[in-house]
Amino acid sequence: MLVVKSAAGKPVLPFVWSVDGEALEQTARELAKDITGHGIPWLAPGVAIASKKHPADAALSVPFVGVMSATMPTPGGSAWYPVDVLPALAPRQKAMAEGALETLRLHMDVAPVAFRLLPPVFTLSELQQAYELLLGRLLHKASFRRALQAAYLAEPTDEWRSEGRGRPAQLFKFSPRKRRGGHRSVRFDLIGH
Amino acid sequence: MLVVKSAAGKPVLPFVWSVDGEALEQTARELAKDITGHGIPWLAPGVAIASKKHPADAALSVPFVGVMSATMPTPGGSAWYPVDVLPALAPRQKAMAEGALETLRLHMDVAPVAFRLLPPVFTLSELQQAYELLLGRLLHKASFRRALQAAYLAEPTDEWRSEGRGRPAQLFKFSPRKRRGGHRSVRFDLIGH
DNA sequence: TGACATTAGTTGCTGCGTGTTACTTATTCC
DNA sequence: GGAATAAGTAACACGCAGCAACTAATGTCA
Repeated sequence: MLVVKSAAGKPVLPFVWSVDGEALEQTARELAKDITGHGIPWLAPGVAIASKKHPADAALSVPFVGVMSATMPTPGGSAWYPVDVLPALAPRQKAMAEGALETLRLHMDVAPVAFRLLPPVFTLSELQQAYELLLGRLLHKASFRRALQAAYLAEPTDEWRSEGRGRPAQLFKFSPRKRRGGHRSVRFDLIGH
Repeated sequence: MLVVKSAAGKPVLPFVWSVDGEALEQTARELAKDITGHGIPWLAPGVAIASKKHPADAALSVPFVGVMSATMPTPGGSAWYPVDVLPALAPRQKAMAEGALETLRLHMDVAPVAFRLLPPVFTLSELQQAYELLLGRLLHKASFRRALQAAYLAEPTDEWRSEGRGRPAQLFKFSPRKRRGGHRSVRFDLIGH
């Protein structure tokens, strides 16, 4: 999760004050681009919150959840955190951070979000770990690969990468080729450990 | 969908103007109770919207989706509409009404929402129709009943109801008895026609 | 150098559950 | 009494998740 520093040096989630009548999603996209320097490949609206204390007494906060590759450089003052080890946030921001993950997991099987977390070329183990991170639970290796292959979502390349110890892994790339007759989606919600 | 009449006589979704800092969900519950006279058995937050024209130029609208039995009497000026035959609403309200159904369908397999649409005692055909309404697609009869039985969600009673022509249907009641070891949820998203 | 640990990747089997088809049962309408 | 209608059930095949066991390729360490 991308966390920036406030003027007082406290860790806060990226935000902007609302501009009356402006489209919310467009505002969120611009905020992301301003901070990271890149467009967001995937974005989903969160659940508005008015309870819990806000540092500047804002009446209402409208969160958005975006996903992008954390391999991109982080501008000054900001840093990527693992979602299970977040820094101390204000109460309302903490609630939004937790809600964001919930929102993300609700939308999981709708879009191939996990690919957005990875560089253009990746190993299947990395892809599986991305899914496990987003889903919040472990997946079965064989089932994961079978389902993935059946959905024609990833395409093998000729390259192999040696990751230190163990057998080198084949590199794959995202290839969402549409199959006529409606390509079968991957039911990751069915695959368990 | 419950639609009320504005002061000008136009059909509008039930709403209240925000009270600064008040908990949003609690506000929604109170609104529902004020209008229908009953508490809402099920409620979910929707996606806030600031775009589209609002009749009184409100900057932001925060929708909630509730579910209750439409067999209850409707107070003066309000009426239940089928979700596929809605009256003419203001642009933003129309967007919210469509978004509400989407939100509802996203949460479908999380909670047994369909039971909340029905009276305490119902036939399996009625329950299946409720699910089909909420999911927006047809379900297979045999598969539906098998999955339902496997989840131990409904319990048969001794009563039977004759609905005009055809064989009388056995009446069931909602019985969410927790089975130790995690009762299997119904995968309605897998059941098709 | 050779045994071991580690990670990637595959394969065959089993069982569960959906989809299909066809059937039985019970009621109303004509 | 027969046709129409709707509820409810049973048998079967197929797809696919879960499991376990396997092969393959690399690094580590004695």
